[in-house]
Amino acid sequence: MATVTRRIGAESSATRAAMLGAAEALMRDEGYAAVSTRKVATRAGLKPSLVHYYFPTTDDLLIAMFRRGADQSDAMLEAALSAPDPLRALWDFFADTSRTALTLEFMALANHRKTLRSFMVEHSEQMRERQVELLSRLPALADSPFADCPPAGLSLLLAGIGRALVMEGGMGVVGGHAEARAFVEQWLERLRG
Amino acid sequence: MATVTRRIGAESSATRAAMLGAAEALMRDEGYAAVSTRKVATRAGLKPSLVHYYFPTTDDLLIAMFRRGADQSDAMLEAALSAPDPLRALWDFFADTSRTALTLEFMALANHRKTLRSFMVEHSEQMRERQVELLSRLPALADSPFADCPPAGLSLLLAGIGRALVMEGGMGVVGGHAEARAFVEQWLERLRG
Amino acid sequence: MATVTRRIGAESSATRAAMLGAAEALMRDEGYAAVSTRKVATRAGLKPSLVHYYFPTTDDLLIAMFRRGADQSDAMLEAALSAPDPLRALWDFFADTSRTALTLEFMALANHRKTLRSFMVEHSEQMRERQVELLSRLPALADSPFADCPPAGLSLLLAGIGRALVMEGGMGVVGGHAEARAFVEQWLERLRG
Amino acid sequence: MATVTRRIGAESSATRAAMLGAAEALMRDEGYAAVSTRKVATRAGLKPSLVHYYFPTTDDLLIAMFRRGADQSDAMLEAALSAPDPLRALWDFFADTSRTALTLEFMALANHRKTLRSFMVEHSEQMRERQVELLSRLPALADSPFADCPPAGLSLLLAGIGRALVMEGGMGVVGGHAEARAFVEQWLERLRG
DNA sequence: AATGAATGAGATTTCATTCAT
DNA sequence: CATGAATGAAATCTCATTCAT
Repeated sequence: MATVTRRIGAESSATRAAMLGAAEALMRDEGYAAVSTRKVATRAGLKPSLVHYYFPTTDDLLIAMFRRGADQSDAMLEAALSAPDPLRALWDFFADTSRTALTLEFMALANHRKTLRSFMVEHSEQMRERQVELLSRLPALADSPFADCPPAGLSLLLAGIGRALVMEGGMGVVGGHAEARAFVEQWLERLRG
Repeated sequence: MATVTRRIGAESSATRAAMLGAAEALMRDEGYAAVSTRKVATRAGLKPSLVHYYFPTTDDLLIAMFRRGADQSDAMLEAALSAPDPLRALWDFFADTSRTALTLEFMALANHRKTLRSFMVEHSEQMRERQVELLSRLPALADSPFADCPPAGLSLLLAGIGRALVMEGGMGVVGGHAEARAFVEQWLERLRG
Repeated sequence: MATVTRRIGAESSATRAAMLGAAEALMRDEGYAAVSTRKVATRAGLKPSLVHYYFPTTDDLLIAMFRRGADQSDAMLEAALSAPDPLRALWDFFADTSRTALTLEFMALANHRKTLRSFMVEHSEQMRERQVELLSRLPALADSPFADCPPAGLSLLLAGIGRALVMEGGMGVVGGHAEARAFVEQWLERLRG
Repeated sequence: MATVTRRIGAESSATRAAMLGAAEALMRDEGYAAVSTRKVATRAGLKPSLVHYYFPTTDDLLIAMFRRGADQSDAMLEAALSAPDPLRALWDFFADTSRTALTLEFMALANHRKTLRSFMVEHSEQMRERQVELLSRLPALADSPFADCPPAGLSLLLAGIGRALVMEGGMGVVGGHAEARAFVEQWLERLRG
């Protein structure tokens, strides 16, 4: 720890954290296209030049943002793995509004930011594998209609349904939401180990 | 309906169609932030001023783009309603790759384009209602594990799963895809009828 | 003439001419690196945006500058061809301070502006050919010590000596200038046809 | 001479040499405008701050670069003075490609770097004087058509012709080059002492 | 119905320089 | 010796929009 080489904008820097926080808030509130040097600086109460000092290119900033979010997701997933009711914890993870809105923005961004896309794909695959571990440990699934679906497929189903609820909900679409949510809750209850 | 205001640049104009086509290609290839007066004009081989002539503001252009896509989706959905196997037709609609990249961009856009968002919400709700009609007509569902889930909820589930397959697939994520797809296919087969 | 398609920033535009004039003055006074949107606009009393309207990229501006200068050079060379004493006219052309300072800047620029370089090479070759025509018509050369040197070589010698006088003179170097100039003048006198 | 002020970053420093080398490579490859603190540091694998430590201002760096190049030129010229065929050695010096790209950049730079310009003028005058010494020792010149031209003038002629060959050659201009070169070679041969 | 001209704003990036340690 | 942090300025380019014709 003492001999770590200090790089520009060390992870520990409070300034750096402020920028990432501001960038995240901007992306959440106004969409990915709003993450610009100027706006990030203004929101963080800093000078635009300083943002470029820490993140020379916009790609650098976006990748750092993604990494920070990915770390948070990883931590939540790890917590779910050792939770008393892992399936519910996983579902809560998928249905979490705060992270999923950002995920959507990053997915839209991935279309035209190659470096970012490769990070995202790699992380998605890793998360899916971790979810497979979680789902494989649930004996109750064997007696359910989902017995036919391997854990990896189940992970995708839950992710898709959760994302749909969050994305549509964020926009203001309500039709079918209560019903879908109740249906999932019902199965979570039945499958509780 | 009879009092429709005549707008500049009639819907039938070939020039107008060329612009919308160019804008759609741009959004698909480079993301929503690339849909600008200049780029649309360049891509369509027209002058930037002409784009403003047809679409005074960027919002006007985006709304027209959304409307055109929505009309296509509506047509596909209507076709599904009278298809021999409506459930499969609905699923094919959800799993269709051609529209999904654009849908994602529009969802990201909706974050900071209020007028666009209201159009999108309204259209989503209308589509869900039409899907409810479709799903309500399927007696086979009563014997399935989805009997507990009202049609509106089922519509959301299928939409979410389909979107997840297309969105992740478009990025290059593959884990769990074959499994999830097989699981859905299996149920489509069982519920045919 | 009447049916010429008007392009952005038609050659006839006074605004365009003002920009090119300002850019030329800047390059002469402060070097090629001083030719920037802002400085050109300020010097011409116009807005920076307008410069980009006429010359979308800096390369476009530099190429237009070069073309204008090349046209002037061409005209001067044509005049020399029909001058009473063509050799002296050619030498005056080479020793002309106003053009040669710019030529130097463009040569330095050519190092890292590929498109510009190809224009310059092509133009240089054309000018040399025209000078060969001029020099081939001088019978007096046959009796001189330069009889051994073909016209193309002579063109290069004169160009190099003229450029050296102008370049060094512009910087403030004086050693050998009077002597070299006198030597050339002496031969011009002797070779006068 | 005995009271030379000790400056930061001794001339002998390897770090300093690395910076000057990087700066020279940059100027050669991308033009004088590319010689910036950052780029020099990056190219030398050092931190930008360190460049400022050694060369407080950009002028300091450019002057050091010029001095280093001037020292090399001086050494070449001294070698020519004691060469078996001094005239040919002088010509080889003028026609040497390695230094000329940089010379051109420095000449363009001199336009707006006053301190640099005075260094360059002083050095040019010194070099010309040294060349005069060399040329004064050649008795063969007396029988040539260049007898009328004092050594200082001859120095300028040769310098200009050599520079023209190198500069144009570097750009890709070829017309007249073989002819001019052959003509000079012929005279070098005739005047060989 | 169409277009050229003009403009203010802002995005991205690079820069030289200063300062504290 | 050496470096990280910070900053104001400027360069390049793109944009939406307005206006006059």
